[in-house]
Amino acid sequence: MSENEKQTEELIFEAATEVFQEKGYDGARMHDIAQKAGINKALLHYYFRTKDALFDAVFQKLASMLFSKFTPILRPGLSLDGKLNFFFREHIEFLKTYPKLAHFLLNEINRKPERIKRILEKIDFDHFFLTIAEMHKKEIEDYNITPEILPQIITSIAAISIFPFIARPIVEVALEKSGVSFNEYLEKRKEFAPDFVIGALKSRKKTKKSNL
Amino acid sequence: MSENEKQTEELIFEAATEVFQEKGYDGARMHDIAQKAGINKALLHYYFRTKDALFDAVFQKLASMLFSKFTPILRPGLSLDGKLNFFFREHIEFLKTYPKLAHFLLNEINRKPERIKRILEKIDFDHFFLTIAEMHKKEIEDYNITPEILPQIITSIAAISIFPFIARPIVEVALEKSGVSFNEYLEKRKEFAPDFVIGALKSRKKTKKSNL
DNA sequence: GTCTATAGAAGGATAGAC
DNA sequence: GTCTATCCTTCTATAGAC
Repeated sequence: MSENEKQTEELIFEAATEVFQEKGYDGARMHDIAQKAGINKALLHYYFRTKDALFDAVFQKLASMLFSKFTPILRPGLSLDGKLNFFFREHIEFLKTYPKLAHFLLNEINRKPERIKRILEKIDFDHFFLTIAEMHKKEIEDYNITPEILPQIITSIAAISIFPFIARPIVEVALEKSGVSFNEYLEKRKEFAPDFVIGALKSRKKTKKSNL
Repeated sequence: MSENEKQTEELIFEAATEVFQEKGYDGARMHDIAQKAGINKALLHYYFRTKDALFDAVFQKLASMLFSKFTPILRPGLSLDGKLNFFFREHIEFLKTYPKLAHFLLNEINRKPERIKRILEKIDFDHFFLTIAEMHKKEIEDYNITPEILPQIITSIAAISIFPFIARPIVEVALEKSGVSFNEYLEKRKEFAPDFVIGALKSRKKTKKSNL
């Protein structure tokens, strides 16, 4: 396990990360990965026995990268408002750095849904939700956030953050008319998104009261 | 062009539609399509010269199916509130009928972004937006919906409707804990989503006023 | 129009030299 | 550890009989 070996393995892994994100498992070619890494195909198999094994390594790494981005939200001392602002800012910025990541992961998860379990096992959803709930008892009551409605809200938040990156080519066409660049759109979104969600939540308060 | 030929072509097209949606272009096999259609590979090439040609036909069809679902919203006589309720109900119901459609289209659009242009050409976005704007001048002013913010809102609406179908395996894992089925979640979403969006929009009104 | 057989190319994987 | 050469399977596509 020399310095050099470490370097080559790293090189292959990075090349594979790019190619798999770009083309997906089915579209990726071992040849392309080798070329991008500046070595030849045989070496790929020397370090990672098969295409599957190489892919698994990449997928595992990228998945934990994305999901780990959700945990810092648990930091105490932030209001719900503050948490949402923090989340959208960080999450959108993160996805800007890895623009193909979300699409790649969702795609591969759909191709092999079993895969998701291995990943999600690592993440303690229960603990995550309970901590959030504990921290924001007041808002949950005020905004009438029932256990039934909670998944609706959470998936909406994720959707608002992630969707632009998955539908980027369409969004870009839509933006063309108004002369706004995709990047400007994203920067704007960092503040639009939390305001949008908070507005939606606050309106539940009124709706609830008017029901009584 | 006998009855029979028409039938076979139709048969192939339907089989291809299923397989391409399931596996994507790269993952789809002509062999599988032939088998599903109950014929053999040679016939595929007799009707549709190449895999590419067959794929294009399927893609074109599916894309216009999805996008055409947006236009009935232009029907006059509905309030903005009514439009949003109508849209989410119809759109989610439509995606329930074709659960792999959105994922398939977004995936292939990302693989070949040029493709989107051929499709979007057919759709007169300008006319669409202008008609909406004309119909709801009052709300646009009341809610302070600037040209800059409009794409933010529209992409959020699309995101809330489409995302669950793209991220279905993840959503299902998240729902497991609460014992809610994906279908129940979707039914609930038909009313949650428009309320959520309308709440968010209405809150812009207040924010604006408090800024003055 | 439909089939069987097969060509021809591409891609994953291994053998073996250095 | 890295390379060249090559095997073997898979897949698209075509030829040709019926």
